[in-house]
Amino acid sequence: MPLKNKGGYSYSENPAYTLAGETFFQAPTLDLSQALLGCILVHDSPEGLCSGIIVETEGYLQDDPACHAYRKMTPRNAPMFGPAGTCYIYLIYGVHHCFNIVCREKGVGEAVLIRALEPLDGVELMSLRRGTTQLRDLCSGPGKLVQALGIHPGQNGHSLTDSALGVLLPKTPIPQAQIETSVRIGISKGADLPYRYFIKDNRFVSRK
DNA sequence: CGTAAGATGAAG
DNA sequence: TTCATCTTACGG
Repeated sequence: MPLKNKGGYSYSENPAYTLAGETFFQAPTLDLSQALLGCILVHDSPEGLCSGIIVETEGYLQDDPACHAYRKMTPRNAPMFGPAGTCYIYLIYGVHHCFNIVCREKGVGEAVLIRALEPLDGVELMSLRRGTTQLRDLCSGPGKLVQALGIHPGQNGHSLTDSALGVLLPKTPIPQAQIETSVRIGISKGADLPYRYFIKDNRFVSRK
């Protein structure tokens, strides 16, 4: 599946990026949460291709009370126990969907929540889906970016290495000094754990 | 079965 | 600050 940017050329042919494979996603969850910052999330949907730079993430570990896979496997969290690079998409508050990337080896229920993107390709389509032209409001929240990219709950359990969704790795990762850490947003359990990561001074991170 | 809480977003 | 909206998980 050729992921193409707005210039019409394939991302895999762009010397600045490589498509992430399963090995990349097998990293320890908190390492991957940081490594994903500066990478590009792409969705080649039927309506058009949209993408954005990942600027904010949160890690969810197996022994972490805020994690959906804390302790045992259920029908909902089952995709979290799949192979690295699996998509875990779930409904939150009955209204929005959140997008996660499953990491580590099969059988371990850990994932990275993608919380915000800096819009790149398909801004016009994303504006249409979001009902706003404010660049800042397109992908600055986990529910917003799912809506903007047109990510569908039917893609729950799909693999990022083999579907319309993919992650592009920059040849030169962002410097560690640009990564900021904080507690996670909107949770009550495990509220003191510093598993949220975002790019310093980036205006596209979610608010609060 | 009944029900409370939830990894949010938008409007007031 | 409030509320929309609904599924999952868990207790009886």
